[in-house]
Amino acid sequence: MARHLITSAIPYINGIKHLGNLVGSQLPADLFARYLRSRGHEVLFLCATDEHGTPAELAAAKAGKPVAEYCAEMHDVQANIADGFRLSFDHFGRSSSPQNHALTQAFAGRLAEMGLIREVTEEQVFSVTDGRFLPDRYIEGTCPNCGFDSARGDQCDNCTKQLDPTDLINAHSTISGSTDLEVRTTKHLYLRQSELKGALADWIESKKDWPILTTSIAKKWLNDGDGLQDRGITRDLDWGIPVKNGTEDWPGMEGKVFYVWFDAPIEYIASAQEWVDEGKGTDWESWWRTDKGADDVTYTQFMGKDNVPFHTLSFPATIKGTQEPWKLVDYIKSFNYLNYDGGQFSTSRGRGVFMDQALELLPSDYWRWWLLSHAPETSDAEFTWEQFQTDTNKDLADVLGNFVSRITKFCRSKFSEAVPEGVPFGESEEQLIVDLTTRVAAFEGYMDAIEVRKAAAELRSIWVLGNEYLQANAPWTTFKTDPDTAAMQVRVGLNLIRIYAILSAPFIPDASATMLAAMKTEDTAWPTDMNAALNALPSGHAFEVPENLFRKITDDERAEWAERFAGTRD
RNA sequence: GGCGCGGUAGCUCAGUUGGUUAGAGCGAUCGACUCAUAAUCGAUAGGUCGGGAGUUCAAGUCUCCCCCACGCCA
Repeated sequence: MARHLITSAIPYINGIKHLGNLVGSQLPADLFARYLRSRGHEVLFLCATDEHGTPAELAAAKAGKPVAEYCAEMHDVQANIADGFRLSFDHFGRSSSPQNHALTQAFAGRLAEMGLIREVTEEQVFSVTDGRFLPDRYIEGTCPNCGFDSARGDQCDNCTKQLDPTDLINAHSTISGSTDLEVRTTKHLYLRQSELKGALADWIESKKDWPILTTSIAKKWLNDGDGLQDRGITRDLDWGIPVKNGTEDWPGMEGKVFYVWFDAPIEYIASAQEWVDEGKGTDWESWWRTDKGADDVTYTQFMGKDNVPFHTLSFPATIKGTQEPWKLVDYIKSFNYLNYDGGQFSTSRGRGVFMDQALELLPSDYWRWWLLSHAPETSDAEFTWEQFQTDTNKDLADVLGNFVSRITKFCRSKFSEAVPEGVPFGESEEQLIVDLTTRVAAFEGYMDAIEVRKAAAELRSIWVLGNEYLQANAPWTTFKTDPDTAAMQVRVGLNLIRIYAILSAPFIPDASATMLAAMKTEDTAWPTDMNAALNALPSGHAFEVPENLFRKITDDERAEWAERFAGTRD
């Protein structure tokens, strides 16, 4: 038994995520966590909402609510949806938690102590009307170069010329529209990441088994141009973690907060503290401090490719810079994007399916199965309704669901709602055991390596073995001349249902639970000995015929959904 | 413009360090079966592996050039 720490990239508090976000981090992380638990390992699976920053403030203002209240509500919304998708977090925390406040301030203090923080005085645009400093992207005006009237503070989208906010003609805040802007001097803290470049490069270089996607992005940021740059870790905002040097005030930093990308990954650690403080666990340090038991922990992070630089460089720089025994990530599993029907998912255009909408259409298992079996591991992947319909109908309803249906109903009709006895196993069963053993070993290999698509394909092949067995041995024919042999064959089929429930649980937990309930068993031991596993439900063991596990998606539904989620095109 | 991931059967995708007739699932066609959710099982057809040049006894797999899509950066 090993100890596994698993984190999923933490979703931003603002709004509900779409299926591409889901399959890029939380869902595969959940798959891995569930699998490792099934194998008997000790798992701590953490996630949280990322709550700070300007977008949260603006979203709250738009909703007419104080930002703290808005975040609390949206956290509950996201937690409920996560629950709806059966994401089995041990704790779903909040980056705004008191624990993260204290920890983030402690990290900053320690980094300052190590000489890795420097103060930088810079000029920024301040909107008097809005009462806040404006990030470049919240400033628009007319481009002095081409006359485009919606040039942003950092760049003109029309002529692509790089701009300084002060270059803009008639510059105004995109928040209020106000033109009452001033340039003010402000002071910020920078993390001297450049000092850590060598250590980070060595560390990345040592990760030979990481996905190419992960290391190539990291190396690009390390080496491009002038190399890894120092990074501002503070902002002039109200909503965030107040800048402090540990527990002490930080002279000159009054009224400022840490930058969201500084405190967000620290929430991975703080989330474990929340987990303990809420009574769900004990001893978070045994997961996060290598001097307090975490040296035997394997830590795996899941994220979309856009998050890779922060997890391969920024956060490790924070950790390494302290020279304290914090647990560093061992493996980063990153994902490409899921496209929606030939284009991108788009929140603003209402294009694509969002997590809450998905659950209104179909139970989570349908989405989990399709998304995981098409996870964008090697390149961007494509969601189409046609594919979703044919795949889920075939895999879930026909191959798995119908298998359960045919064997349970046949047994009820020819024998009873109990496992029949029959003769001992023969050649066909010995061969089935060999085939199952081989395929399950392959499945385990893919799951251990987090090869999500291949694991899904292997699992499907294992389901098919059951149908092949029934087809080849035809108990419905055998029954006419040799009911005892037919009884044994049915016994095999019923035991396969239990085995399938266990193997499939990480992908389709609800269907798995239904299968186990139908077989009236709580024995979920992983099938390491296939002969024993095929005898786990003994003759005489009662079961019941379940409702159909999966229904089919009709052509009408597919057409309706495709229309409904197409969004407004340009 | 620079960089990155890709471009393999109608569709979605696999193809380890270059090595026998390029694979899977779906879809299509044919057949078997009739226990089951008009389900299942089997067989067959389908590819000049984006284009071109090169290295090699041998290239989807390495090198160079070009084209296309997506993404990141400037």
